[in-house]
Amino acid sequence: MSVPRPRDNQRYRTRKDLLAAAARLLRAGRSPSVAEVADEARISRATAYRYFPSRDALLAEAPLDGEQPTPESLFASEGSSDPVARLDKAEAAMHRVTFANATQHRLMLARLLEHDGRDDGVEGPPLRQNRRTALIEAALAPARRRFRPAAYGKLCSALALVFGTESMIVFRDVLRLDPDAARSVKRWMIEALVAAALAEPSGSVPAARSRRRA
Amino acid sequence: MSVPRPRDNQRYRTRKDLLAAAARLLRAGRSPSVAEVADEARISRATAYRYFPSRDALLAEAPLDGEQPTPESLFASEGSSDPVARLDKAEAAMHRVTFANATQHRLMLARLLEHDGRDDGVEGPPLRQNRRTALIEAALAPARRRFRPAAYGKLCSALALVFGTESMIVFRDVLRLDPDAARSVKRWMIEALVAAALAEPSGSVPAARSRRRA
DNA sequence: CTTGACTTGAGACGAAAGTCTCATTACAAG
DNA sequence: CTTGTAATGAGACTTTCGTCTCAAGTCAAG
Repeated sequence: MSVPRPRDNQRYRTRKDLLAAAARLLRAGRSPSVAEVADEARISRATAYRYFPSRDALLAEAPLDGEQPTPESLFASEGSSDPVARLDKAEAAMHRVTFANATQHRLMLARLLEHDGRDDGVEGPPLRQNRRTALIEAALAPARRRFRPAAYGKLCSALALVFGTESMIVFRDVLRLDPDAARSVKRWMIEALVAAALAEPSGSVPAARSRRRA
Repeated sequence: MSVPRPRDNQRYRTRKDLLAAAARLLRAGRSPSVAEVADEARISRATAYRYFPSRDALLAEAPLDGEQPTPESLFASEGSSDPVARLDKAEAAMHRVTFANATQHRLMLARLLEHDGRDDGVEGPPLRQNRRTALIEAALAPARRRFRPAAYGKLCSALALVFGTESMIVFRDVLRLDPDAARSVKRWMIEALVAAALAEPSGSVPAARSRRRA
């Protein structure tokens, strides 16, 4: 695959300029139309549509500010094995990227929601890459033996809700919290959930019934 | 407030017909334009815009299958004042509605996300009706005095994340949990968060440090 | 330089959102 | 029933999306 087609450089530069222009406008807080991005890139609107099938596809691929946190970059030089400290560090990194690119993340999520019903057989790029679970498991790895399996599973699921784009939506759009307040609530949730998971006496208690507190 | 304006019945019926038509089309799996909804309701497009400022506002208010839980319906005959039991009851109701109308909720959220950016200075109707906060506060009301103010605020924010459509997205689309597993994680989160809020000794303890357990 | 294939720009086009105006219809009070 | 007022219908208008065509520009090989 990846046969070198005739005029690759020309197409590469056009595509790059379009994405850079889109990123510039998104960074400025705008939600630009295709015409705006094309103008900003000094490229014809028709050409923009030759490279991206829709406005959403264009904006979704615009490069993000900051770097995407990866388990390696976060925990390479991390001495602590305290799950709360490690989770908090990971969440802080995701928080920064997510809130700095709020508009873009919102649009990406909207695009995914509109056709996730896997109705269309066309599967070019993997639509829903799940970065957060890897991050959470890496943060919990050193302390994993302190959790019962069932508690660990629930904790990971719960943290996946706290970490992603979706929590940004709730805190920002629904509750109208500012980023710092949102960050503070998430930190508090991490503490509470880890504490609960560590305190879990035995796995798989499905109903709220039949639990005995100390 | 609520002064009986001159021709209230007439306006009530048009509004009701518009929402019913929108619900009918949404239930049929369509993502209808304003013109389609207006035609389906046998009402002029201009009139539809007189009642709803945008297509999104119209579709967002279209009635869902099943009944939306309200504080009154949930807690009218509820004897318990245990916050966990009451929150769990409220969450169960929201869970049912949300998962039963998963497709419709996903589309509604997607449409809202597409231009929910607060770039437009217009701040008329919130466009984002926040039902969940009322539900949460009603569930916590009998036990409110047992929480410190700061803990109460964080708890409400955290629960807003657990309750809404967004958690359905994470559990269903990202983590691929089945509805029962999702429900179980949410119940576990409610217990953990309430316990943490009740244990909070004094407001605003930002770091994980300086906490003493009993 | 010439040539042919490929890319680009310009603009027309239809669909839909959203706003506006004006004539017509329907309600409700007298 | 008559009448003033409010609601409605019809349609023009602007903007954006997304598609399409055709002419002009550009690359690279011969």
